[in-house]
Amino acid sequence: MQNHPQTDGRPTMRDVARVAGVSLKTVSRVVNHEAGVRPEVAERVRQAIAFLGYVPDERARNLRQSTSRPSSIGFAVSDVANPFFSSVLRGLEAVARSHNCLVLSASSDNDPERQDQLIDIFIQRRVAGIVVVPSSQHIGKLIPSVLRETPVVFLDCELSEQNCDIVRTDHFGGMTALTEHLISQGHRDIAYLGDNPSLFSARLRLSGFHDTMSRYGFATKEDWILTGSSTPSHWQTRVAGLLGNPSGPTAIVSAQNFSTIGAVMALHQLKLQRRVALAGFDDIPMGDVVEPAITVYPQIPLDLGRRAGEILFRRIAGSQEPLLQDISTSQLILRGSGEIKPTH
Amino acid sequence: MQNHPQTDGRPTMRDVARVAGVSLKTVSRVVNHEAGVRPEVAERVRQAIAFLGYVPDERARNLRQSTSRPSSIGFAVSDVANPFFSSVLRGLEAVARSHNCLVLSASSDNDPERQDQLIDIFIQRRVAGIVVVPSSQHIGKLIPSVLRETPVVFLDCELSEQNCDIVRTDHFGGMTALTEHLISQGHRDIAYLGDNPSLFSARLRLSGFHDTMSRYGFATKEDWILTGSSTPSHWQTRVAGLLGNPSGPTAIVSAQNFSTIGAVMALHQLKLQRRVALAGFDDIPMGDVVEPAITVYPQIPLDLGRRAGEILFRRIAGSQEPLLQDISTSQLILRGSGEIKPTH
DNA sequence: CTGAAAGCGCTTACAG
DNA sequence: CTGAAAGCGCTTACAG
Repeated sequence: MQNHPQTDGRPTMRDVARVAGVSLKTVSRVVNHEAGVRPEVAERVRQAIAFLGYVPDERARNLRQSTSRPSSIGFAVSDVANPFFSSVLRGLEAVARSHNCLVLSASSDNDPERQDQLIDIFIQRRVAGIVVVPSSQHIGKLIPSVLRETPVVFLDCELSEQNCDIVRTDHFGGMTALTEHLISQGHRDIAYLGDNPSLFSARLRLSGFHDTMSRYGFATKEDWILTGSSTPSHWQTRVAGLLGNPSGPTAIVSAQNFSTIGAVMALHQLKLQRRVALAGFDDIPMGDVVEPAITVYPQIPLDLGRRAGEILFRRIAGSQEPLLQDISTSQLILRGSGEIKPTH
Repeated sequence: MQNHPQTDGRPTMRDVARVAGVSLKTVSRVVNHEAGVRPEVAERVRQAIAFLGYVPDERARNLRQSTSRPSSIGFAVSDVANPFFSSVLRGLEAVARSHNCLVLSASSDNDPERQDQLIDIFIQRRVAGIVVVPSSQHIGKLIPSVLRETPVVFLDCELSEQNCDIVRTDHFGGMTALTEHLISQGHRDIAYLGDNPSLFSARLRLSGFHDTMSRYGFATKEDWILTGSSTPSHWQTRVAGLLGNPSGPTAIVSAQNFSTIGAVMALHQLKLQRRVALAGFDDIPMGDVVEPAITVYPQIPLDLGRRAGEILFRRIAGSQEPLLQDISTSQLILRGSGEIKPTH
């Protein structure tokens, strides 16, 4: 094929110029809608483009005009298949799109080495910016000497001494709202189910609980603070044990997904689902379908992704605003399980 | 900063060459681990690289060696936040990673125009290949004159006259398995809930049902074939209506998610969850937690993504094997709801 | 309104 | 073992 000298068969701007009988620069003008091309000439160029099926090569374009507009951003996360993170990605995508950017998404499986590798790969590709949900506080390559001018936004991690913007859920405030809600329904004997406090988010949620209880002058029993189980059925067993005691709690506040599901299972198992109140941090699948439906403080991952994207693109555009710690809040969804009144 | 002449502050290979006192080509050799550099020289280059914090520019690299290895693939889908599709993405990512590729993911919201735009953008970036879940059979830009040598794999769509590889779930076989299972439990009065038959997958599932029933010589009543509702609660109403009749079906086969959830709700509402059998196509959230747990034929989106990635990279590598229609099958998960025996 | 030259940061193909 | 030249497909900065 004489018209397509390239190995991959695609015509170049040079081919278009030849067919249209103009210079490279004129083709470039037409492609970029620059003014100052005689209409007839422009038309001739457009015809040549259509005839050859020419599509400009963004890579080449970007190489020369690297200072100008961004084209890709990177998103490094433990697992995009996790619905929470895929919603974050969707929010990011939406913002990227409004800047004519695409998102390179990559999962690290919480492997710090893979995370470092991903950051390197992103830098090699000269992404305009990076959003990262760091694996267990691992900083690794996320340092100024590697990043240089490439902006990074951290998602849902602890504010460290790093100089970076952070977007996260309001763990403390959300748990405060949940606890206050149960208290407002008359409860004071409240059990707490949560993640292992090695996670900063788990610590923030737990302190939201402690703080609220003590602010109201209620005691928190150590036996009623359960942490660290990892499957719904394990949670079910522990919660059933807790509720088996007649002087058990009148309400349960659950700080995460799996413990909420386990609590639902335990309550149904003991037929206590209409006697013991339950309120959970983070919505659960079918949370509005079970009986009674579950009162929750939802996280809004789409919003987290959008916020992260917005600050990222402001940095890309050169914003020198002070480092941001952007906290996404939401509203309790009252569905029934959290509005059960205490029975003893 | 004299060492960093670029606007974005990153040193180039030229800078490294200058600092190390060697030629461009020698730096290139060290960076690419090519043989034939004296160890001391190589060491000097490495020091310069470390000193300057040099990171090679993949874009430039790719421009010259465009014929060689791929660097990105594109994934166009209606919504990456949909857990089904985010799992597909994860499977794709895994395959891409083994080829040192990254995935550009983009959502189209089922907007045919946006899908066309995405294909254009992918082509402009010269992705090595594209995986697309087409919006309602929209072909648009997915045509040879635009695609040229860029391979495309379609996900979960009808085999059209297009020359393309397709990977999809075994809709017909899955529904056949579900129906046969209910029949094997003694049912013959089986109701069917499904998507609108405008979707090819809905048609395939429905014909799996019809085909199986007639193969066993059982009638399918038109009144028991419900299609087209879009929310669980709408399904709940319709299923409750169906079951209100004493001569109703003894079993329900549900062809999709929302109808399965609606059926669960209706069965619980009427306290029939242990009397009427239920089996569903596609797993549902909490499907193993409700009572009784739901028997399903699961789809395995991670597997779909992996298969799509595998054929895509074979095409990228130049495979001329015949067009593939790759059908991902799975096994029934018997959890209880589908093993209820008929009561009349 | 149009174009020739130089350059983006690398690699390829060659020469020494 | 090492390097000078040309080129990837575009844009930038000028000149006419």
